[in-house]
Amino acid sequence: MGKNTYICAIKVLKLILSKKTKYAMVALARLARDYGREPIQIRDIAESEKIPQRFLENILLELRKLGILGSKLGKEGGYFLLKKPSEVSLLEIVRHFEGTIALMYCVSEKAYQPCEFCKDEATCRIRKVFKDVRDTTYEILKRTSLESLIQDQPRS
Amino acid sequence: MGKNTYICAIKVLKLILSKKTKYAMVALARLARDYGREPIQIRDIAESEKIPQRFLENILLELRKLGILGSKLGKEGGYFLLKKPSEVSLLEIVRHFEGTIALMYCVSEKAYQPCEFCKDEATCRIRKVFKDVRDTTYEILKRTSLESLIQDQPRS
DNA sequence: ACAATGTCGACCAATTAAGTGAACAAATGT
DNA sequence: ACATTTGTTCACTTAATTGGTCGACATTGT
Repeated sequence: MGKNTYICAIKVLKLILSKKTKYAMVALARLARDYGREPIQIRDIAESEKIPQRFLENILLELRKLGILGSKLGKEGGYFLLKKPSEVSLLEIVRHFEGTIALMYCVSEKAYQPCEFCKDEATCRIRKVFKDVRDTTYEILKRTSLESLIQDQPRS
Repeated sequence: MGKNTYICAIKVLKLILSKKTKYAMVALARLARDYGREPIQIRDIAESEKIPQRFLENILLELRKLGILGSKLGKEGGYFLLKKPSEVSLLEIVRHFEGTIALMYCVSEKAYQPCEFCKDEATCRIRKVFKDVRDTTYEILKRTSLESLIQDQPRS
């Protein structure tokens, strides 16, 4: 068997969002659905959304440090949304967990680095294409809030 | 020093295109500029576009197997575009080297996999957002050909 | 024959993704 | 005071990918 032999294996693709980002979005949608109520425990979210609990702990912790979630220790403790669901956009979630939404550093706002190829970024055609892609992605994610994720969704 | 100590290190971000994809686009733009002429040698491209030569060999080989490039062995050999620059879109390049342009498997055409979370993909709100992102990315990359990359560009 | 060129397969180092585990800290009910 | 529940932190693991490099081989023109 060669080293590149795959048996029913799934190739992980680079552009695909990490599971961390997806878990974060799913967990936040759940917390948005219960916005204004009692804190929800990690175990609850892990079970109902099918997210590995220990992994989810890390993710919720990051979201708390980001200022999106609050937590309460002890019995009846748990996590809850600090901001209103309409005030949390997918843009900030994806950007935090992926670092940037751009496909090239030279069109990133958050992780900009000068291009290694082109002499002049202002006229570079490749850059212009991926700037367009970034800008439309930005607009779509910016206008999508947690609230718009939970409209007309069943309670669970 | 802890294991996670970074000194002036650059974090590699997942959504960023791989260097392979970028090198492929740059090399193809170069070959498009010289479309209809003699084959161009790997070394030439590597030097003028500043791409590691051994790495570029792999990339050009892949593009040949894809049917975009042709090659000629022996003295005066090299690579050349098989298709017209206007007939090669960035979409097929990115898709080949990244596997897909989608950010989630459930909205990918080339690498579709059912969603692990939602009960109904047709109504899933998260999916809808990333389907929008994919579709606009698709349109932009589809309409961008090698020809549009080299218009008004200096010869070297 | 020989030199220039592409072809192919194997190999490598560094990094990341996706978790797991264990010990600790804080709040609460009794 | 104490046990229990819950969150917090840091270190660790395993498998895979990225970004190359290397050496031998095949083909072509002169």
